Amino acid sequence: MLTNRQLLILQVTVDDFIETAQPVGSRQISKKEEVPYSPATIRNDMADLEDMGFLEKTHTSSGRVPSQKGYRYYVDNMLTPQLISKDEIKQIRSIFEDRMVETEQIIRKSAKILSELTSYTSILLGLDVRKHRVKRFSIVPLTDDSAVAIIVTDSGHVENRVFSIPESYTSSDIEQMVNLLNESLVGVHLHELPVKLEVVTRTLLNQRVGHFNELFISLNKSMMIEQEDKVYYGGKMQLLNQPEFNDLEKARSIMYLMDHVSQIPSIFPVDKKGIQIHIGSENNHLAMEDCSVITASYAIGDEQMGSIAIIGPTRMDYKRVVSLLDVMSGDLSRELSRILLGHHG
Amino acid sequence: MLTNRQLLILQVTVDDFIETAQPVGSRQISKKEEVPYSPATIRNDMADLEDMGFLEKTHTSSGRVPSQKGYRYYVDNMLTPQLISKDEIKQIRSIFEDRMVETEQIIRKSAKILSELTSYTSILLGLDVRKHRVKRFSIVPLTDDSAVAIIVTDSGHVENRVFSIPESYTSSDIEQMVNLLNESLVGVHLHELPVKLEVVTRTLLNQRVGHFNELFISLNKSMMIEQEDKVYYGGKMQLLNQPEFNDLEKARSIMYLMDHVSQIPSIFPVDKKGIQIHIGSENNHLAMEDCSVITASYAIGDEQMGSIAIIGPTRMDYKRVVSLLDVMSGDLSRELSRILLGHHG
DNA sequence: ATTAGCACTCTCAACGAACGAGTGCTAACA
DNA sequence: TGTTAGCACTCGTTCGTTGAGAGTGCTAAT
Repeated sequence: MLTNRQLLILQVTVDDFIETAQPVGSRQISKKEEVPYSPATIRNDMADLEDMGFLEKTHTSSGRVPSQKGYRYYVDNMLTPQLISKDEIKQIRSIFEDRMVETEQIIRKSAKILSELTSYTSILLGLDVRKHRVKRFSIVPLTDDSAVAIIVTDSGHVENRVFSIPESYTSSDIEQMVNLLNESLVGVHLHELPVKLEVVTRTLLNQRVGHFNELFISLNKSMMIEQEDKVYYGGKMQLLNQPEFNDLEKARSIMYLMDHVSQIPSIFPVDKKGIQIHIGSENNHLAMEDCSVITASYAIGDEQMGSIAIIGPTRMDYKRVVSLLDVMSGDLSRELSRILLGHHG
Repeated sequence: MLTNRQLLILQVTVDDFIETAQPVGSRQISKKEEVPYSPATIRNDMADLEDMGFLEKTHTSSGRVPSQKGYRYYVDNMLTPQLISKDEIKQIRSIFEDRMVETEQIIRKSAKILSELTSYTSILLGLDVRKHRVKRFSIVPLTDDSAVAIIVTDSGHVENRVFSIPESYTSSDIEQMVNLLNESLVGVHLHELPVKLEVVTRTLLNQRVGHFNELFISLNKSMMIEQEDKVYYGGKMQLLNQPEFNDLEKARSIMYLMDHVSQIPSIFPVDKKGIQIHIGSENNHLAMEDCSVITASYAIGDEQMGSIAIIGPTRMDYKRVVSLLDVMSGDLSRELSRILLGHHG
């Protein structure tokens, strides 16, 4: 379909625009070493590329800019992985240096470093808690009428809730309750916990252990509270540094989106494996017209556990970001597996 | 010092500028009902107010704008508390509706609502964890060589760390260890925990319980990790909606500040009681020249536990923000006390 | 097939005039 | 004596104009 020269010109155009954020003209391209053609020749090919929809002009007599289709083609056919420098790898590895740390903290730190290395905004979707299984229940009384319920999952995650203890329950009652819970609920997925809790409550009532009724109801209530997806952003305001968001309106609408769309999955696909690139309107969101999102997933053991993504202008440095995400998701998977499953690398 | 009329004019000027963000002229003031003077009279007084340093002109023939000194005077002498509507009170109370919830979640939600009600950015300094005391230790084994250490504090806060278990420790070893910990560390302030842990380790070694040596060291390490102050922002990008930050450079430097100054206390005083107002350069930070920060503290029982603050342009609606913070800090104190201490309101 | 040359188009920055908002001052007024 | 009306003046803002510069498309030459 495209001649070799056209391919070359498209690639150089995209690369140059990614670097400079300025429309690129034929003269500018012809000056590059790897392009041995005169401006006129290049003009012809650029005109063709424009006809085919890969390039656009911002106005009749300006240089050209890659269209969304252009980026797509570039990403699908011309993406050569970029070497990540030792120094950068080192930075990434530094996340895991403090070995004894909460997974949440690791994820937070990853988001930060990722945004610093790319100078774009990063989004990390935390471990999907609901996939974890209950490992141990425990309850710690705080005052006469309140206590903390703690659930440790097999992945080392700890959920806790304060709940109120109806009057007239003694500490031995609570001990009994903890035993009951551990007997019947260990191994249950966190997302089915509310239902199972309900069932357990019922069952116990039928067995005339009715004494615990109120206590269970109170606990039940506190566990009902829905677990939102935990989303960590890194370098939200990095977007402000991109020239395409000098237009305050655009900046605002994206910031607004990030702050209010708790339904991030609508923006980027969590479930798919590997690296995904969504360009401009492929994100299905008006405010994201000028943004691209690159997503990678990480896994613990064999199970997909979360996603990491970079959001930047469509003119983002795809090569670099893809390579970085690749390294990062690999490291995250490996380290989280090591920490949580005790695998040794 | 100031005549009544000058007072009136200063007040009206500040109020008007807070509302419109436009320099206010004499004509505009004279049109207000509460000001029965002609533009000429007002001009004279405004010139005087300018001489005294309460007002400034942006250029020779524009209306006037309050100076920092002007705001200070306004805040010190003219601040009449504003009524918070029932609807808004309701919104604030809604934070505490789900009674069985983590304190962290309450604080997060508070930050969000506060920024929505004020349309400025809110900063909540979370409970100062280090002031809490250990209520209960527990350890849950995860794999052969890792476990979660859990500390519940008297305030219902739960800290947890994954740490590695050196080979050859059995689960009964761990049980013993938990007992030892609970015997010796309950009641200790969280901030002295690392030191005390060290001491306990030493003591045990002297008593030739050396068997636990490695285990303690591993646990120790995991507890060493420093606890940063937890800072929650609400509506960071609200600042972008303020006309004074149409200048992207300003917006950027403030955003940068918020993202990188983990040492927030340098910006606003955590320890002081009551409501504090810091205007412009009083914040001692270049990027905050055009911002004011209003701080209130909340307490659990009798102990200062954290702060809530609003950061907005110097041209912020002081009346409203002060009133809102007043309500909010009161409610927070009351509810947190209720939840954590079991006080009944 | 490629390139040089040239007329054409469009943006952008600079300049200046017209306009309007607001002031300071003076003189009139109660 | 305190207040107000009137008026000249200042400055920022807006809007059209103009000239320079960058880049194109097309045609003719290589």
